[in-house]
Amino acid sequence: MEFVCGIDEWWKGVMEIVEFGSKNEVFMFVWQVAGLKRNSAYRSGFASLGVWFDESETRDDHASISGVLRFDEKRVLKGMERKGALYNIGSSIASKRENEINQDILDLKRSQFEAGKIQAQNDLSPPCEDYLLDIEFAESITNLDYGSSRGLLDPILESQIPLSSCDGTDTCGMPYSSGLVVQESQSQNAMFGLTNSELHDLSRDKCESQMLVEYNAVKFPTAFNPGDISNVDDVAGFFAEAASSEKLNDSMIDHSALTSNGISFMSNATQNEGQDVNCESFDMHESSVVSAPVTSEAINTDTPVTQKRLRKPTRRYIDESSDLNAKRPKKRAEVSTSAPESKNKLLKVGCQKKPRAESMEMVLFSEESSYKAIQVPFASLVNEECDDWDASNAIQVCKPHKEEPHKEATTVVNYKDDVVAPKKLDQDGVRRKHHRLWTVSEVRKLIDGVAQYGVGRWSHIKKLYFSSSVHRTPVDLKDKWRNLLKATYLQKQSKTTEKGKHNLSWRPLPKSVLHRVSELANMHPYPRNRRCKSSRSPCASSSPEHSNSTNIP
DNA sequence: TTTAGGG
DNA sequence: CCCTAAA
Repeated sequence: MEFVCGIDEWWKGVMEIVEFGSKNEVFMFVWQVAGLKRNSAYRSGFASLGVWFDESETRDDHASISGVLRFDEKRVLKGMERKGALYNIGSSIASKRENEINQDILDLKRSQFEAGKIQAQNDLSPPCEDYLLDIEFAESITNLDYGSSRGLLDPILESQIPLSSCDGTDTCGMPYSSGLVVQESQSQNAMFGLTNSELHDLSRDKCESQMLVEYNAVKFPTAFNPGDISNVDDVAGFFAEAASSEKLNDSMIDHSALTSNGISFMSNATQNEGQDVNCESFDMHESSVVSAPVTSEAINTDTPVTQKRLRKPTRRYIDESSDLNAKRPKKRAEVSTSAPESKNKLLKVGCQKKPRAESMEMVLFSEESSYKAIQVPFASLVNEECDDWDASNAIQVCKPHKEEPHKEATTVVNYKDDVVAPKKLDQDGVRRKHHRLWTVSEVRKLIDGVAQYGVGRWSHIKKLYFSSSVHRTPVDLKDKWRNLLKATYLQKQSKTTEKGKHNLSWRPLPKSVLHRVSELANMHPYPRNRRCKSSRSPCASSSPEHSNSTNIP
């Protein structure tokens, strides 16, 4: 989270985050930031599903807030205009003329969004604070099968999309044909030969279904401040407010559907049957962009983009991200814990339900991992019902909700294999839980939990500190704690004994961590000697005599 | 259901 | 991580 906090220009943040992980996360994130930041207007920037709704602060007041609404109306056209320099931010992308204004037109054909919905979950995620605490959103995203989402959001780091037929005329291939067009032009929009404002008019007058938002060197006022989150805990209200305040019809927004913590987007392209439809091809990163090829062919053929998109996540990534699929510790066997296999045709990702607290997970691998350029399928959040869903054309992310085990049966997750680790099958053919290494941050959380609740209250710790980590069960916490104690013990031993040094087979943990464990071990003797369960950290004082390493197995 | 512990 | 007894 700190990640974003320190960023003044939100797109800059995007860049960096993208580089950090996946564009998808970024977008979602930006969206959040925007939403949270601005609780009364979309002014600063609004991005979702790769469609940006931005308004220049300089143009501000009247601007296209309507765009947002129209988006919900499933009509989107977006134009962006910004300083070229911005393209350079945070990446290896080279030259972008600093003072030139680039226009990016995002054109989403209406038809492609006909099925698009902006929906909110009724049962959503945790308060925003949770996002901050457990930034594991990516986990939820990776749950997607993004075979269908190719071109939906091209990871920013991906290489440039062929400009193909974009010759500055309206033959660019797709104004309204499919997907999105991000196009660069100087003072004019090459695609239409119109100025941006003209485009705007055009979009309004003639292409009512579309929206164009002008974008101009918007700066996100200040660093993202978590404190702002509290100001906007109701996204629905946020939307509604904007809608009404702008005197726009609320026709497109299903206010009732909007809930406090999330919005689901579903894009369902109807034109390219059975194809990966690029609802959006969004490339902010490449220096000059571009008209994103909109035809599915364009995307599918030999563009590095495609290849990348199809590539499976790395093993490690899978490890970290498979939570989403993981449900109940014991039942989750069927739903693979592996990352989505890029099965092209399998576009539907089941709607998995998860407890609220786990629904909006963000993972910013900030500590133990560096997942540069790892792509995450863009998540279009979709409601749990997954109804009216054209699996062949859309990607779908179901924002999980309440856990309903039986739903799992209907989950269409069809991950071909567990790339990650062939899981052993026991006699019953039940797969073992995938082994997940504990990250340092997880360990820290565990330690914090123990510090707060004391040893033995694993469920509480789980709820408080691992609410977003589906794969960590209270039992896991317990086991881990046990192992930590062991580790500290062994560490001490290795300090004193030479022999111990040879036993350093465990993963290195920061000394600080081990030290804390050690302290807590003293404060909270391992359950064996534990007494009072009900009070907080009861044993610290009640049975200090146990406080020594002897508790360690 | 949750914990503690053994494997 | 799994399994299970015990609470």
